Amino acid sequence: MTIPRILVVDDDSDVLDMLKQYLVKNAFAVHTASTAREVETIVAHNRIDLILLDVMLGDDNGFEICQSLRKENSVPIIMMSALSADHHRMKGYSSGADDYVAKPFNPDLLLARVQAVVRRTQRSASLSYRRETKHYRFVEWNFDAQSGQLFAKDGFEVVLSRLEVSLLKILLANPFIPLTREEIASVLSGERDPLNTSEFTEGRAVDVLVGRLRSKLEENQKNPAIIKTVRGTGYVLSVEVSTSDE
Amino acid sequence: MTIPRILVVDDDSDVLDMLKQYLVKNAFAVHTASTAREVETIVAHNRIDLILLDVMLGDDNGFEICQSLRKENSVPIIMMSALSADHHRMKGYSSGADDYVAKPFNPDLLLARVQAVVRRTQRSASLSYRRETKHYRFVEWNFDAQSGQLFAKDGFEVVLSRLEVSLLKILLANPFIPLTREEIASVLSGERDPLNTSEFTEGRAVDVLVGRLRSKLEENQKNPAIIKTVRGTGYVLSVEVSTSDE
DNA sequence: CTACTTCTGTTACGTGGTGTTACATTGGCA
DNA sequence: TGCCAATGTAACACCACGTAACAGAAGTAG
Repeated sequence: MTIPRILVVDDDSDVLDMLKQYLVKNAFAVHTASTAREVETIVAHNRIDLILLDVMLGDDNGFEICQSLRKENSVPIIMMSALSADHHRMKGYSSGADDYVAKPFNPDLLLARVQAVVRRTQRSASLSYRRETKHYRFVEWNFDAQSGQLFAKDGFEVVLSRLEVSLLKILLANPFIPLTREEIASVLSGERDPLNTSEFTEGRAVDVLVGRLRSKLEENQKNPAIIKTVRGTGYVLSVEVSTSDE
Repeated sequence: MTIPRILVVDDDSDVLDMLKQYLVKNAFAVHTASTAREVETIVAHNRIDLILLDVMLGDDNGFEICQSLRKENSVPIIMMSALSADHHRMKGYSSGADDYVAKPFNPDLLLARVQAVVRRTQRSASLSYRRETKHYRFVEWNFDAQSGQLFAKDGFEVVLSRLEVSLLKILLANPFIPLTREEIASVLSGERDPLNTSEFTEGRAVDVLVGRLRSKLEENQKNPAIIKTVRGTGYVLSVEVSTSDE
């Protein structure tokens, strides 16, 4: 399950801190920035799900930032501004914002709007809240996530290693959603050692792991390519999955 | 790009008419409804891109309509209401609305929000991975967009690369409509990396890609020139296409 | 403790997809 | 016809990815 990543852009550090704390408390991952340049670098190097953008940014003009982001990027943007007149709102929308919130705002209302936008963009992902389900059924397989065993219908069976189980669970929890190597790596390294989420994202461990899992899945069946590669990004599970609690 | 279809739900016929005229004037296709039942039937039988939903619907409760639509459907919903207090807004968002507009509203502002939502959903729709495998039938080919395989009637078969698949899908989605290199490039670069829609419209990548796709299409068949060049503009697919889901 | 097995990260190499470049070809227009 | 811009395309280079092989780490039995 992926935590929504939000970039908050404001040059009032009080508002910035308040928003950050508030959002983090509500289970978002938050980056902050206060200049146009920072925004660009962060957006270029991170996967951001939503940008909260203050229009009044010192020298930089929020509308222009919004427009230039729109040219290159499809990240949803919610504009925040002290300017609440209709023509300001319209300028916000026309420069590419997905929503426009006037300051001062009710934080709970802002949260509701944030969630509406995130929900919209991740609607297909909204099914992926992690359940404590132990059994998955996909294609020809029956997967017991606890023992790490895979049973094929014809009685053939495969045993997966711990990391292979984790990987398969991540994929099964997010069918049809491309996962980056970083996402996979962070979850895996988190499972390995909850406190040390260090990088093992450098090397090609994920690739190798995916390869191993693939070969096990395809060992018996002539399974179609269940795990697909998304070039430049990562991997997707492209199978309908049904989970069953017992 | 297709014309956005909007369903306006209100039981005040004056507002309904006004909105309808106003939206149609701005290049939307508009359905109207004033009861929950009408909404259901229209949504069930039409492709609707956005619903404008008044909360106060005689007997029917707009919030409930919104929630039940949400269960079955992912159509974006903008709520309209005379209730402008924050807790009403939040109720709207939490029942699944994508936006909430208080009456009386500035029609131009509403239009801006409508466009923002449509823009957002079209964006994510074009980026989201489709669950259904689409099969296209055109000329002698049968095209499985998911596996990237093309099957000719005589059993001959070709495998397309990912970008070739994307290109073909774009063309198939817009038969007889000349597409500029920029249009093609923007879609392709979006599919490449949903978050990094950088320009790769500079060079002649599109030309080369079209060439490669052409050669694959013509490899077996003496297919007529399916992809035609529009000099000074771009390319057109000049074939009637039928799509079939399964 | 040691010996053995299994797991997992790294390295290195092969392969294929994709953008660029350079040159050939075509089409339009004077 | 001759010129020029637009397009077709072969060849090249690069980079992402698959994967075999190796080695260290972690576990297990004795």
